[in-house]
Amino acid sequence: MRKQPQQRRSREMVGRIVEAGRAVLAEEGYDACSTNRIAARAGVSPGSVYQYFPDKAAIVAAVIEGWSDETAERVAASLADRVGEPGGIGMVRATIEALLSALEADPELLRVVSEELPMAQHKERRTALERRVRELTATWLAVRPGASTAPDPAVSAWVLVLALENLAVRWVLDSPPVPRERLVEELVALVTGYLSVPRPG
Amino acid sequence: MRKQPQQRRSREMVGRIVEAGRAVLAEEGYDACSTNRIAARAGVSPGSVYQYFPDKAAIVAAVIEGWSDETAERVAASLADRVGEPGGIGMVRATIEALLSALEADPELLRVVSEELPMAQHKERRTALERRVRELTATWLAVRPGASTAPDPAVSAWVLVLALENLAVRWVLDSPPVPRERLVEELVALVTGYLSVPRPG
DNA sequence: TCCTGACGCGAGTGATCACTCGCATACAAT
DNA sequence: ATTGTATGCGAGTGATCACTCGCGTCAGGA
Repeated sequence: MRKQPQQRRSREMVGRIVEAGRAVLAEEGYDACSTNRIAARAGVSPGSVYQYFPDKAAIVAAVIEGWSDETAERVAASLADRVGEPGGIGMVRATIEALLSALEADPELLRVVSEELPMAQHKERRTALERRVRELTATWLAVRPGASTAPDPAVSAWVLVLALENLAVRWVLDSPPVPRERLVEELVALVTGYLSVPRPG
Repeated sequence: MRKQPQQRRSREMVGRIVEAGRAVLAEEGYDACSTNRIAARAGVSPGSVYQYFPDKAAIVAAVIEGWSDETAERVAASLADRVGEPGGIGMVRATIEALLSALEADPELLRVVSEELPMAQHKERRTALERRVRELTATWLAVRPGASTAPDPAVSAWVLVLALENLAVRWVLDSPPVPRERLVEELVALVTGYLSVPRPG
Protein backbone atom coordinates (compact mmCIF):
# COMPACT_ATOMS: atom_id res chain seq x y z
CA MET A 1 0.00 0.00 0.00
CA ARG A 2 1.35 3.33 -1.09
CA LYS A 3 -0.92 5.40 1.14
CA GLN A 4 -3.60 4.76 3.72
CA PRO A 5 -7.09 5.75 2.61
CA GLN A 6 -8.47 8.09 5.23
CA GLN A 7 -11.89 9.19 4.09
CA ARG A 8 -14.76 6.83 3.59
CA ARG A 9 -15.03 7.25 -0.17
CA SER A 10 -11.38 6.29 -0.64
CA ARG A 11 -11.78 3.19 1.51
CA GLU A 12 -14.74 2.21 -0.62
CA MET A 13 -12.70 2.84 -3.73
CA VAL A 14 -9.98 0.48 -2.58
CA GLY A 15 -12.63 -2.14 -1.94
CA ARG A 16 -14.11 -1.62 -5.39
CA ILE A 17 -10.69 -1.96 -6.99
CA VAL A 18 -9.95 -5.27 -5.30
CA GLU A 19 -13.41 -6.55 -6.12
CA ALA A 20 -12.98 -5.47 -9.74
CA GLY A 21 -9.61 -7.22 -9.81
CA ARG A 22 -11.22 -10.41 -8.59
CA ALA A 23 -13.99 -10.14 -11.16
CA VAL A 24 -11.67 -9.45 -14.08
CA LEU A 25 -9.31 -12.25 -13.07
CA ALA A 26 -12.13 -14.74 -12.68
CA GLU A 27 -14.11 -13.74 -15.75
CA GLU A 28 -11.45 -12.78 -18.25
CA GLY A 29 -8.25 -14.41 -17.04
CA TYR A 30 -4.86 -13.08 -16.09
CA ASP A 31 -3.81 -11.98 -19.55
CA ALA A 32 -6.78 -9.65 -19.93
CA CYS A 33 -6.27 -8.32 -16.43
CA SER A 34 -4.63 -4.98 -17.19
CA THR A 35 -4.60 -2.11 -14.74
CA ASN A 36 -6.78 -0.04 -17.05
CA ARG A 37 -9.21 -2.93 -17.33
CA ILE A 38 -9.46 -3.22 -13.56
CA ALA A 39 -9.88 0.54 -13.18
CA ALA A 40 -12.64 0.63 -15.79
CA ARG A 41 -14.45 -2.27 -14.15
CA ALA A 42 -14.19 -0.57 -10.79
CA GLY A 43 -15.57 2.64 -12.29
CA VAL A 44 -12.36 4.42 -11.32
CA SER A 45 -9.63 6.29 -13.12
CA PRO A 46 -6.36 4.46 -13.82
CA GLY A 47 -4.52 7.16 -11.94
CA SER A 48 -6.61 6.64 -8.84
CA VAL A 49 -5.52 3.03 -8.60
CA TYR A 50 -1.96 4.11 -7.99
CA GLN A 51 -2.96 6.30 -5.08
CA TYR A 52 -3.16 3.19 -2.92
CA PHE A 53 -1.50 0.38 -4.83
CA PRO A 54 2.20 0.61 -5.71
CA ASP A 55 1.83 -1.55 -8.81
CA LYS A 56 -0.31 -4.10 -10.58
CA ALA A 57 1.11 -7.01 -8.61
CA ALA A 58 -0.17 -5.45 -5.40
CA ILE A 59 -3.74 -5.48 -6.68
CA VAL A 60 -3.48 -9.11 -7.71
CA ALA A 61 -1.85 -9.91 -4.38
CA ALA A 62 -4.79 -8.36 -2.55
CA VAL A 63 -7.22 -10.45 -4.57
CA ILE A 64 -5.28 -13.63 -3.93
CA GLU A 65 -4.92 -12.81 -0.27
CA GLY A 66 -8.69 -12.55 0.05
CA TRP A 67 -9.28 -15.82 -1.76
CA SER A 68 -6.49 -17.53 0.10
CA ASP A 69 -7.79 -16.43 3.47
CA GLU A 70 -11.31 -17.61 2.70
CA THR A 71 -10.08 -20.96 1.49
CA ALA A 72 -7.65 -21.50 4.33
CA GLU A 73 -10.30 -20.46 6.80
CA ARG A 74 -12.69 -23.15 5.74
CA VAL A 75 -10.20 -25.99 5.63
CA ALA A 76 -8.15 -25.02 8.64
CA ALA A 77 -11.24 -24.44 10.74
CA SER A 78 -12.46 -27.92 9.99
CA LEU A 79 -9.10 -29.34 10.97
CA ALA A 80 -8.43 -27.12 13.97
CA ASP A 81 -11.80 -27.88 15.52
CA ARG A 82 -10.99 -31.54 15.71
CA VAL A 83 -7.25 -31.62 16.06
CA GLY A 84 -7.52 -32.78 19.67
CA GLU A 85 -10.24 -35.34 19.05
CA PRO A 86 -9.50 -39.03 18.84
CA GLY A 87 -8.69 -39.22 15.17
CA GLY A 88 -10.87 -41.41 13.09
CA ILE A 89 -12.06 -41.86 9.58
CA GLY A 90 -14.82 -39.35 10.20
CA MET A 91 -12.41 -36.53 10.58
CA VAL A 92 -10.55 -37.44 7.44
CA ARG A 93 -13.77 -37.45 5.49
CA ALA A 94 -14.95 -34.19 7.02
CA THR A 95 -11.69 -32.48 6.14
CA ILE A 96 -11.80 -33.69 2.57
CA GLU A 97 -15.36 -32.45 2.26
CA ALA A 98 -14.31 -29.09 3.63
CA LEU A 99 -11.44 -28.88 1.15
CA LEU A 100 -13.70 -29.69 -1.77
CA SER A 101 -16.35 -27.23 -0.71
CA ALA A 102 -13.75 -24.50 -0.28
CA LEU A 103 -12.31 -25.07 -3.74
CA GLU A 104 -15.73 -25.30 -5.34
CA ALA A 105 -16.70 -21.90 -3.99
CA ASP A 106 -15.12 -20.03 -6.90
CA PRO A 107 -13.86 -22.41 -9.59
CA GLU A 108 -13.03 -19.64 -12.03
CA LEU A 109 -10.74 -17.92 -9.60
CA LEU A 110 -9.27 -21.27 -8.62
CA ARG A 111 -8.42 -21.85 -12.25
CA VAL A 112 -6.68 -18.53 -12.52
CA VAL A 113 -4.80 -18.99 -9.27
CA SER A 114 -3.56 -22.47 -10.04
CA GLU A 115 -3.03 -22.24 -13.79
CA GLU A 116 -2.49 -18.67 -14.90
CA LEU A 117 -0.94 -16.64 -12.15
CA PRO A 118 2.83 -16.20 -12.36
CA MET A 119 3.84 -18.35 -9.43
CA ALA A 120 7.09 -16.48 -8.87
CA GLN A 121 5.23 -13.50 -7.45
CA HIS A 122 2.69 -15.39 -5.37
CA LYS A 123 4.50 -18.55 -4.34
CA GLU A 124 4.95 -17.30 -0.81
CA ARG A 125 1.25 -16.75 -0.26
CA ARG A 126 0.28 -20.08 -1.73
CA THR A 127 2.85 -22.04 0.24
CA ALA A 128 1.77 -20.26 3.40
CA LEU A 129 -1.67 -21.80 2.96
CA GLU A 130 -0.21 -25.22 2.39
CA ARG A 131 2.14 -24.93 5.33
CA ARG A 132 -0.68 -24.03 7.65
CA VAL A 133 -2.72 -27.06 6.65
CA ARG A 134 0.36 -29.25 6.74
CA GLU A 135 1.22 -28.29 10.28
CA LEU A 136 -2.29 -28.97 11.48
CA THR A 137 -2.23 -32.31 9.73
CA ALA A 138 1.11 -33.19 11.26
CA THR A 139 -0.21 -32.39 14.71
CA TRP A 140 -3.27 -34.51 14.13
CA LEU A 141 -1.13 -37.37 12.84
CA ALA A 142 1.11 -37.24 15.88
CA VAL A 143 -1.70 -37.59 18.40
CA ARG A 144 -3.90 -40.02 16.54
CA PRO A 145 -4.13 -43.62 17.74
CA GLY A 146 -1.61 -45.85 16.08
CA ALA A 147 0.69 -42.93 15.38
CA SER A 148 3.65 -45.22 15.88
CA THR A 149 3.27 -46.75 12.44
CA ALA A 150 4.12 -43.43 10.80
CA PRO A 151 7.69 -42.54 11.69
CA ASP A 152 7.60 -38.85 10.79
CA PRO A 153 4.34 -36.90 10.95
CA ALA A 154 5.86 -33.99 9.07
CA VAL A 155 6.72 -36.15 6.09
CA SER A 156 3.38 -37.94 6.14
CA ALA A 157 1.57 -34.62 6.32
CA TRP A 158 3.59 -33.32 3.37
CA VAL A 159 2.66 -36.36 1.32
CA LEU A 160 -1.02 -36.28 2.21
CA VAL A 161 -1.57 -32.57 1.81
CA LEU A 162 0.11 -32.34 -1.59
CA ALA A 163 -1.63 -35.45 -2.88
CA LEU A 164 -5.08 -34.38 -1.71
CA GLU A 165 -4.64 -30.82 -2.81
CA ASN A 166 -3.76 -31.72 -6.34
CA LEU A 167 -6.51 -34.31 -6.65
CA ALA A 168 -9.12 -31.94 -5.29
CA VAL A 169 -8.01 -29.07 -7.53
CA ARG A 170 -7.88 -31.23 -10.64
CA TRP A 171 -11.29 -32.69 -9.87
CA VAL A 172 -12.84 -29.26 -9.56
CA LEU A 173 -11.11 -27.85 -12.65
CA ASP A 174 -11.14 -30.81 -15.03
CA SER A 175 -14.53 -32.26 -14.07
CA PRO A 176 -13.52 -35.87 -14.67
CA PRO A 177 -16.35 -38.41 -14.84
CA VAL A 178 -16.13 -39.20 -11.13
CA PRO A 179 -19.05 -38.26 -8.93
CA ARG A 180 -18.24 -36.21 -5.90
CA GLU A 181 -19.11 -38.93 -3.40
CA ARG A 182 -16.95 -41.39 -5.24
CA LEU A 183 -14.07 -38.94 -5.17
CA VAL A 184 -14.42 -38.55 -1.43
CA GLU A 185 -14.35 -42.33 -1.04
CA GLU A 186 -11.19 -42.56 -3.10
CA LEU A 187 -9.44 -39.82 -1.18
CA VAL A 188 -10.42 -41.38 2.13
CA ALA A 189 -9.06 -44.68 0.87
CA LEU A 190 -5.85 -42.96 -0.19
CA VAL A 191 -5.35 -41.48 3.26
CA THR A 192 -6.34 -44.48 5.33
CA GLY A 193 -4.44 -46.86 3.09
CA TYR A 194 -1.27 -44.77 3.25
CA LEU A 195 -1.45 -44.44 7.02
CA SER A 196 -2.08 -48.14 7.53
CA VAL A 197 1.00 -49.34 5.68
CA PRO A 198 3.34 -50.89 8.25
CA ARG A 199 6.81 -49.35 8.34
CA PRO A 200 10.14 -50.77 9.34
CA GLY A 201 11.14 -48.99 12.53
CA MET B 1 4.86 -24.51 -39.01
CA ARG B 2 4.41 -21.81 -41.62
CA LYS B 3 6.75 -23.40 -44.16
CA GLN B 4 8.84 -26.56 -44.40
CA PRO B 5 12.58 -25.93 -44.32
CA GLN B 6 14.03 -27.56 -47.39
CA GLN B 7 17.72 -26.84 -47.41
CA ARG B 8 20.08 -28.07 -44.74
CA ARG B 9 20.97 -24.64 -43.34
CA SER B 10 17.31 -23.82 -42.74
CA ARG B 11 16.69 -27.12 -40.96
CA GLU B 12 19.65 -26.35 -38.74
CA MET B 13 18.25 -22.89 -38.10
CA VAL B 14 14.94 -24.30 -36.94
CA GLY B 15 16.83 -26.58 -34.59
CA ARG B 16 18.85 -23.67 -33.24
CA ILE B 17 15.71 -21.65 -32.65
CA VAL B 18 14.02 -24.40 -30.66
CA GLU B 19 17.19 -25.02 -28.69
CA ALA B 20 17.49 -21.29 -27.99
CA GLY B 21 13.89 -21.24 -26.88
CA ARG B 22 14.54 -24.06 -24.45
CA ALA B 23 17.63 -22.33 -23.11
CA VAL B 24 15.96 -18.96 -22.65
CA LEU B 25 12.92 -20.54 -21.00
CA ALA B 26 15.02 -22.60 -18.63
CA GLU B 27 17.58 -19.93 -17.80
CA GLU B 28 15.57 -16.73 -17.82
CA GLY B 29 11.96 -17.78 -17.39
CA TYR B 30 8.85 -17.27 -19.45
CA ASP B 31 8.56 -13.52 -18.91
CA ALA B 32 11.99 -12.86 -20.36
CA CYS B 33 11.32 -15.21 -23.24
CA SER B 34 10.58 -12.71 -26.02
CA THR B 35 10.85 -13.58 -29.67
CA ASN B 36 13.74 -11.17 -30.12
CA ARG B 37 15.48 -12.73 -27.14
CA ILE B 38 15.14 -16.19 -28.63
CA ALA B 39 16.33 -15.00 -32.03
CA ALA B 40 19.37 -13.30 -30.51
CA ARG B 41 20.23 -16.40 -28.51
CA ALA B 42 19.91 -18.54 -31.62
CA GLY B 43 22.15 -16.12 -33.54
CA VAL B 44 19.32 -15.48 -35.96
CA SER B 45 17.34 -12.50 -37.13
CA PRO B 46 13.88 -11.92 -35.63
CA GLY B 47 12.43 -11.99 -39.10
CA SER B 48 13.90 -15.41 -39.83
CA VAL B 49 12.04 -16.91 -36.92
CA TYR B 50 8.75 -16.20 -38.64
CA GLN B 51 9.80 -18.01 -41.78
CA TYR B 52 9.03 -21.29 -40.05
CA PHE B 53 7.05 -20.47 -36.93
CA PRO B 54 3.66 -18.75 -37.22
CA ASP B 55 3.95 -17.09 -33.84
CA LYS B 56 5.69 -17.12 -30.50
CA ALA B 57 3.42 -19.79 -29.06
CA ALA B 58 4.54 -22.20 -31.77
CA ILE B 59 8.15 -21.90 -30.65
CA VAL B 60 7.24 -22.52 -27.05
CA ALA B 61 5.03 -25.40 -28.13
CA ALA B 62 7.96 -26.98 -29.95
CA VAL B 63 10.13 -26.68 -26.85
CA ILE B 64 7.45 -28.18 -24.65
CA GLU B 65 6.79 -30.93 -27.14
CA GLY B 66 10.42 -31.95 -27.01
CA TRP B 67 10.53 -31.95 -23.24
CA SER B 68 7.20 -33.69 -22.99
CA ASP B 69 8.24 -36.43 -25.38
CA GLU B 70 11.47 -37.06 -23.52
CA THR B 71 9.71 -37.20 -20.18
CA ALA B 72 6.86 -39.36 -21.39
CA GLU B 73 9.30 -41.67 -23.11
CA ARG B 74 11.16 -42.44 -19.93
CA VAL B 75 8.13 -43.03 -17.75
CA ALA B 76 5.96 -44.77 -20.29
CA ALA B 77 8.80 -47.03 -21.37
CA SER B 78 9.30 -48.17 -17.81
CA LEU B 79 5.61 -48.90 -17.50
CA ALA B 80 5.06 -50.41 -20.93
CA ASP B 81 7.94 -52.85 -20.55
CA ARG B 82 6.30 -54.41 -17.55
CA VAL B 83 2.64 -53.92 -18.15
CA GLY B 84 2.19 -57.63 -18.82
CA GLU B 85 4.31 -58.80 -15.91
CA PRO B 86 2.78 -60.08 -12.73
CA GLY B 87 2.45 -56.77 -10.93
CA GLY B 88 4.29 -56.40 -7.71
CA ILE B 89 5.81 -53.80 -5.50
CA GLY B 90 8.96 -53.87 -7.61
CA MET B 91 7.20 -52.43 -10.59
CA VAL B 92 5.64 -49.66 -8.57
CA ARG B 93 9.01 -48.69 -7.20
CA ALA B 94 10.66 -48.86 -10.60
CA THR B 95 8.03 -46.63 -12.12
CA ILE B 96 8.35 -44.07 -9.36
CA GLU B 97 12.10 -44.07 -9.81
CA ALA B 98 11.66 -43.55 -13.53
CA LEU B 99 9.28 -40.67 -12.94
CA LEU B 100 11.68 -38.97 -10.54
CA SER B 101 14.64 -39.42 -12.84
CA ALA B 102 12.69 -38.03 -15.77
CA LEU B 103 11.65 -34.94 -13.83
CA GLU B 104 15.12 -34.43 -12.41
CA ALA B 105 16.63 -34.31 -15.89
CA ASP B 106 15.94 -30.60 -16.35
CA PRO B 107 14.54 -29.03 -13.18
CA GLU B 108 14.70 -25.50 -14.55
CA LEU B 109 12.54 -26.36 -17.50
CA LEU B 110 10.25 -28.35 -15.25
CA ARG B 111 9.78 -25.26 -13.13
CA VAL B 112 8.90 -23.16 -16.14
CA VAL B 113 6.54 -25.79 -17.54
CA SER B 114 4.66 -26.35 -14.33
CA GLU B 115 4.72 -22.88 -12.82
CA GLU B 116 5.16 -20.22 -15.48
CA LEU B 117 3.71 -21.34 -18.77
CA PRO B 118 0.20 -20.13 -19.52
CA MET B 119 -1.65 -23.41 -19.19
CA ALA B 120 -4.44 -22.34 -21.51
CA GLN B 121 -2.17 -22.71 -24.52
CA HIS B 122 -0.43 -25.90 -23.52
CA LYS B 123 -3.03 -27.77 -21.51
CA GLU B 124 -3.67 -30.20 -24.33
CA ARG B 125 -0.05 -31.27 -24.57
CA ARG B 126 0.31 -31.67 -20.84
CA THR B 127 -2.86 -33.67 -20.43
CA ALA B 128 -1.83 -35.90 -23.33
CA LEU B 129 1.19 -36.95 -21.31
CA GLU B 130 -0.92 -37.62 -18.25
CA ARG B 131 -3.51 -39.52 -20.20
CA ARG B 132 -0.90 -41.79 -21.71
CA VAL B 133 0.53 -42.69 -18.31
CA ARG B 134 -2.95 -43.05 -16.87
CA GLU B 135 -4.06 -45.52 -19.48
CA LEU B 136 -0.97 -47.64 -19.00
CA THR B 137 -1.54 -47.55 -15.27
CA ALA B 138 -5.18 -48.53 -15.66
CA THR B 139 -4.18 -51.48 -17.82
CA TRP B 140 -1.65 -52.59 -15.28
CA LEU B 141 -4.17 -52.24 -12.47
CA ALA B 142 -6.70 -54.34 -14.32
CA VAL B 143 -4.41 -57.31 -14.82
CA ARG B 144 -2.56 -57.22 -11.53
CA PRO B 145 -3.31 -59.92 -8.95
CA GLY B 146 -6.03 -58.86 -6.55
CA ALA B 147 -7.51 -56.47 -9.07
CA SER B 148 -10.94 -57.22 -7.73
CA THR B 149 -10.45 -54.98 -4.69
CA ALA B 150 -10.32 -51.92 -6.90
CA PRO B 151 -13.65 -51.49 -8.60
CA ASP B 152 -12.63 -49.14 -11.40
CA PRO B 153 -9.08 -49.15 -12.74
CA ALA B 154 -9.64 -45.89 -14.59
CA VAL B 155 -10.57 -44.06 -11.41
CA SER B 156 -7.75 -45.62 -9.43
CA ALA B 157 -5.28 -44.73 -12.15
CA TRP B 158 -6.54 -41.16 -12.18
CA VAL B 159 -6.04 -40.90 -8.43
CA LEU B 160 -2.60 -42.48 -8.42
CA VAL B 161 -1.18 -40.62 -11.39
CA LEU B 162 -2.28 -37.19 -10.21
CA ALA B 163 -1.13 -37.83 -6.66
CA LEU B 164 2.28 -39.15 -7.68
CA GLU B 165 2.81 -36.53 -10.32
CA ASN B 166 2.24 -33.65 -7.98
CA LEU B 167 4.36 -35.13 -5.20
CA ALA B 168 7.23 -35.87 -7.56
CA VAL B 169 7.11 -32.42 -9.14
CA ARG B 170 6.91 -30.61 -5.79
CA TRP B 171 9.77 -32.69 -4.42
CA VAL B 172 12.00 -31.81 -7.36
CA LEU B 173 11.07 -28.12 -7.36
CA ASP B 174 10.76 -27.35 -3.65
CA SER B 175 13.57 -29.57 -2.38
CA PRO B 176 11.88 -30.40 0.91
CA PRO B 177 14.06 -32.02 3.59
CA VAL B 178 13.15 -35.53 2.50
CA PRO B 179 15.90 -37.71 1.05
CA ARG B 180 15.14 -39.27 -2.28
CA GLU B 181 15.04 -42.83 -0.97
CA ARG B 182 12.64 -41.80 1.73
CA LEU B 183 10.41 -40.14 -0.83
CA VAL B 184 10.32 -43.32 -2.89
CA GLU B 185 9.36 -45.29 0.22
CA GLU B 186 6.53 -42.88 0.94
CA LEU B 187 5.20 -42.97 -2.59
CA VAL B 188 5.34 -46.76 -2.66
CA ALA B 189 3.44 -46.78 0.64
CA LEU B 190 0.89 -44.38 -0.80
CA VAL B 191 0.27 -46.63 -3.79
CA THR B 192 0.26 -49.97 -2.02
CA GLY B 193 -1.81 -48.62 0.85
CA TYR B 194 -4.41 -47.15 -1.46
CA LEU B 195 -4.67 -50.32 -3.51
CA SER B 196 -4.98 -52.53 -0.45
CA VAL B 197 -7.96 -50.73 1.05
CA PRO B 198 -10.91 -53.12 0.89
CA ARG B 199 -13.92 -51.76 -1.00
CA PRO B 200 -17.58 -52.45 -0.68
CA GLY B 201 -18.53 -54.21 -3.89
C1' DT C 1 -18.49 30.14 5.12
C1' DC C 2 -13.85 29.42 4.02
C1' DC C 3 -9.72 26.95 3.60
C1' DT C 4 -6.62 23.17 3.35
C1' DG C 5 -5.30 18.84 2.33
C1' DA C 6 -7.07 14.56 0.74
C1' DC C 7 -8.99 12.81 -3.25
C1' DG C 8 -9.96 11.66 -8.07
C1' DC C 9 -9.38 12.27 -12.91
C1' DG C 10 -7.77 10.92 -17.63
C1' DA C 11 -4.80 12.24 -21.22
C1' DG C 12 -0.23 11.32 -21.78
C1' DT C 13 4.60 8.92 -21.64
C1' DG C 14 8.08 5.78 -22.39
C1' DA C 15 9.05 1.27 -22.97
C1' DT C 16 8.26 -3.32 -24.65
C1' DC C 17 7.00 -6.65 -27.85
C1' DA C 18 5.06 -9.60 -31.44
C1' DC C 19 5.33 -9.45 -35.94
C1' DT C 20 6.25 -7.55 -41.10
C1' DC C 21 8.44 -6.03 -45.28
C1' DG C 22 11.61 -4.87 -48.74
C1' DC C 23 15.95 -6.13 -49.99
C1' DA C 24 20.35 -8.78 -50.22
C1' DT C 25 22.37 -13.33 -50.40
C1' DA C 26 23.03 -18.34 -51.00
C1' DC C 27 21.76 -22.37 -53.27
C1' DA C 28 20.48 -25.56 -57.05
C1' DA C 29 18.93 -26.80 -61.51
C1' DT C 30 19.84 -26.09 -66.31
C1' DA D 1 27.07 -18.80 -66.40
C1' DT D 2 22.34 -17.85 -65.62
C1' DT D 3 18.13 -17.89 -63.67
C1' DG D 4 14.55 -18.88 -60.35
C1' DT D 5 13.73 -19.85 -55.73
C1' DA D 6 14.61 -20.55 -51.07
C1' DT D 7 16.69 -18.25 -47.40
C1' DG D 8 18.07 -14.69 -44.21
C1' DC D 9 18.35 -10.03 -42.58
C1' DG D 10 17.15 -6.13 -39.35
C1' DA D 11 15.12 -1.75 -39.18
C1' DG D 12 10.56 -0.62 -38.70
C1' DT D 13 5.36 -0.70 -37.31
C1' DG D 14 1.43 -0.64 -34.67
C1' DA D 15 -0.46 -1.89 -30.60
C1' DT D 16 -0.47 -2.61 -25.72
C1' DC D 17 0.43 -1.55 -21.12
C1' DA D 18 2.12 -0.13 -16.58
C1' DC D 19 2.49 3.91 -14.64
C1' DT D 20 2.72 9.46 -14.00
C1' DC D 21 1.44 14.27 -13.67
C1' DG D 22 -0.91 18.42 -13.38
C1' DC D 23 -5.22 20.08 -12.57
C1' DG D 24 -9.95 20.24 -10.81
C1' DT D 25 -13.07 18.60 -6.96
C1' DC D 26 -14.70 17.39 -2.50
C1' DA D 27 -14.79 16.58 2.57
C1' DG D 28 -14.59 18.34 7.02
C1' DG D 29 -12.60 21.23 10.67
C1' DA D 30 -12.49 26.26 12.10
